Amino acid sequence: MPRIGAEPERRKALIHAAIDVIGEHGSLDVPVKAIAEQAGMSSALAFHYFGGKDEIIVETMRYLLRELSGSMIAELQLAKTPVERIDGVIRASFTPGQFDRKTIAAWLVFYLKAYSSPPAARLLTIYFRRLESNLIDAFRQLLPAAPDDVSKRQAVELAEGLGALIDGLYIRQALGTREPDGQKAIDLCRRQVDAGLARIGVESGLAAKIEASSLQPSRQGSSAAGGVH
Amino acid sequence: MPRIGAEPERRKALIHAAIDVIGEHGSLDVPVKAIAEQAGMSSALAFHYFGGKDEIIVETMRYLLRELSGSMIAELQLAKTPVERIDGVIRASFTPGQFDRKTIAAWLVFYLKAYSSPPAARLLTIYFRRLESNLIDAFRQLLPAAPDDVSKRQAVELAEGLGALIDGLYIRQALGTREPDGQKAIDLCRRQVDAGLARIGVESGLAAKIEASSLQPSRQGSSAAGGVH
Amino acid sequence: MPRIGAEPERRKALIHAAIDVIGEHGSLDVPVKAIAEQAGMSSALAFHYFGGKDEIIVETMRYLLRELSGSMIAELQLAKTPVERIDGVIRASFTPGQFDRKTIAAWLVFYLKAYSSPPAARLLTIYFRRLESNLIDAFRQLLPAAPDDVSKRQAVELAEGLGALIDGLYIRQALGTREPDGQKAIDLCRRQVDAGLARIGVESGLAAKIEASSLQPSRQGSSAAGGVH
Amino acid sequence: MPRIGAEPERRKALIHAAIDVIGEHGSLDVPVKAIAEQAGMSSALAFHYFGGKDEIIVETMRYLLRELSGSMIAELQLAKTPVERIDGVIRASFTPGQFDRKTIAAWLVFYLKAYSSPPAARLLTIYFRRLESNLIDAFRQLLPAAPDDVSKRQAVELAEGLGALIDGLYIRQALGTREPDGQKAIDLCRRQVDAGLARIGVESGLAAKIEASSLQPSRQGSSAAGGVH
DNA sequence: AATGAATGAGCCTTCATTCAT
DNA sequence: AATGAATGAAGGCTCATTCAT
Repeated sequence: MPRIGAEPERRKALIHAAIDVIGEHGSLDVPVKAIAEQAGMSSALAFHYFGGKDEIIVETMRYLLRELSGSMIAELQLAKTPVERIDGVIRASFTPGQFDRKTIAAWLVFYLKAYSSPPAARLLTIYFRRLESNLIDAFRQLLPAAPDDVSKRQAVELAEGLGALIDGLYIRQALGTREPDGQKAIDLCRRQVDAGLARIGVESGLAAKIEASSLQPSRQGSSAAGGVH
Repeated sequence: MPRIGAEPERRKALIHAAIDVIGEHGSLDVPVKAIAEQAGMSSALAFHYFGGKDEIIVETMRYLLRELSGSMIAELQLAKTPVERIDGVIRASFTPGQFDRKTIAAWLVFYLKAYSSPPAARLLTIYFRRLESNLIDAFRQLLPAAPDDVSKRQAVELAEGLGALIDGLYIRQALGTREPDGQKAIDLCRRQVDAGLARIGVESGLAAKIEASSLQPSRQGSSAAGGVH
Repeated sequence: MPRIGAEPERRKALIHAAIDVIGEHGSLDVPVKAIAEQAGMSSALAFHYFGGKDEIIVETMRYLLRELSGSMIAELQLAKTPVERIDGVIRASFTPGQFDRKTIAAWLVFYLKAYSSPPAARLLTIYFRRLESNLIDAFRQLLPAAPDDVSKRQAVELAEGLGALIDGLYIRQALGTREPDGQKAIDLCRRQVDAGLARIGVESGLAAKIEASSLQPSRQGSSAAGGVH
Repeated sequence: MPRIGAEPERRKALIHAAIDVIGEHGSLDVPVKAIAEQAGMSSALAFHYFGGKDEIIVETMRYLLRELSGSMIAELQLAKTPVERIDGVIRASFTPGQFDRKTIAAWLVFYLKAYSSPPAARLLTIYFRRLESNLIDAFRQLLPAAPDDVSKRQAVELAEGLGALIDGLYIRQALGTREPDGQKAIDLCRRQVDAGLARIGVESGLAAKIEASSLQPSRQGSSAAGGVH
């Protein structure tokens, strides 16, 4: 059974197992043994590779952030206009791979971890700061001419609103037992952005995308992203 | 030391201590001893009054729901128009007493608890269902004439958007170390509702409230309510 | 509810409750609170009257010994012949009041307690020594003339055999769920004594009593003792 | 320190330690820690191997039953006549390995456990039923021709008498502090069986064995078996 | 007389972690 | 590389006992 040179796979397996088990249980209060078993190895080996439970958790967190960053970057690179960049952030947030029950629960768990763990807070802060500055920047380009501090404030408000909405859509999944519906979440975000921009006289054109997506079956993973591009 | 008739105070003290300690720690994985100490008693007494850790937690959850329900009901009773009802829900959500770091963290912890605990999920679901039906109802009265299913759908979308935004604003507090700013959150919600309604041709008049509140120092507890009424 | 001057009744109630609860549970590992509740009072009061759990237990033990001694003495006073004295011991051992499931279990529990508690051992030893000397004496009077040490040895053997048999019949009740049958136990003992004496050429006449008792319904408490006298 | 393949020895050590500690203390109310220490390991390891205190206790009980069964079967296989089978049961019951203070106390503790624990009761019942049917069968073969139900009843009575006597001899050990004398117990049983059989006209020949054993020093383990074979 | 209030001590159990193999 | 063996520390919970009322 012991394959040699398997360290990277072992680590990856453990991280995925950690997401599963933590997500399933809705807390970090999970035996390392449970994670190791889910990954098909002994807990001693998990310690061998990571050094401790904290490290497993931090690495898992890093992994989730990296994954989400990856989706985000990919979307942003394809985007040509500010609206497309905003829409990219929205779509990346609800990519099927990240928007399933267990992963969402793991996210929330890490969010909470940040309450009592400064390092965890730092990791999340860095990530969200980058995300937010991206959004602020995009919104700003869309706003009509105005004194700098005014348009800055408006852009921040819009970005904060969108960011909070995304987070809220994540947490809301905690209450349902069914698998979350990414497409519905995307549309909701688009609608809010569209409304927010319209309020200050900017036509986003996102309404068209919503309608396009509604014509498709709202099944995850297939149509959603595809139908949009 | 043993006073008589102490049970109610002791229970209340333990519940408040539980919110504190759980909120501080960002998880339910907290020694009962820590809660009891925070409440100024031995852990044995906590067990005496509650029977077990689970009961402490469930009662604490119930307490938070009751408190929030209370604020909500109070606001709704004062509201005369649909817009005021929506605004009441918003204001109640960010009432100073509930929107402080520890209470917020406790809320999120319970949200997560619902992931693995059906009873917890049930409690939350009941509460949120009631909240949402209130919002849906209010939005519906604001919508222009339209076939029933269309206006129903629109109202649901608006209610979901607002609900998610509120939750998102809660969770976002996890990242900052400063005390959350309820007024800012209220304004953000109002702005979104205003924009969302405007989008479908309804003028909410919430903008006026935002401006009114902005003129006041955004101190919690003083201006907020005052500026609104 | 608090009647005054009730100390003796309270103590008696606690002792009976202790027999019940200890017998029911088959061990001394029983909360004082359970005993007190069974006796209809708070555990604090039990401590007030007895000073501690150990005292409750010792007093309960003493009570059982006293009860059994009482039956024994009553039987022995009625006995005119050595055989009747032996038979009295047998009958007293299986008097309905002492030979019910809970009391038996309590007895065994105390027997075991003697393993680790010298005071308990002392109490039991005193009692059994007296019982045994009574039996030895009776047997000795029945034995035919023989050198002192021979007849002494034989009497001791017979007494030990009967004593062990009685104890064995007690413990055997532990396995059945039905209420123990005192009459059957009495007959078994009589039969053994009769056989043991016959072996050394003494006719006890106990066989007649066995037959007499067999003609009666072997119901506890009614016929058994009555039919014999 | 961790040797590999240690599980069987550890389990065995724990079971023996359990007999010791439970026997010493005369109750099941014994810290697992005490058992584990007696077995030379931490309590955590005891839990690791047995899963819980209950399992330790049940396994210990099973072990005692197995041991006693073993002695019994060995004796019965050597026996050629009914009298030898009866004597085998007697001798097996007082085999030195089983008839020492601690083991006896452990036995009684389990007897009591059966009072409140149906599974424990089941284990004991199965064992004793088998033992008794063996005795009944042997006695029956010794009885003179008689109507079936009469000889059946007589055999049952003799078997019950012997069974109860054995149990009684066990429990009587609780009162003395010295090590129990197996040979004396064996002789007492033999004498009773001999007398009981003689009563109904059957000569057992056990008297000869008693005398043979009396000539030997009544040391445990030496004479007993020797004088018999 | 009687009880609820209150706690320290102890037990069962789990778990992160280390180590020898 | 991989694991079973092993344990210290900690947490939930119970209970005997004391005390103020």
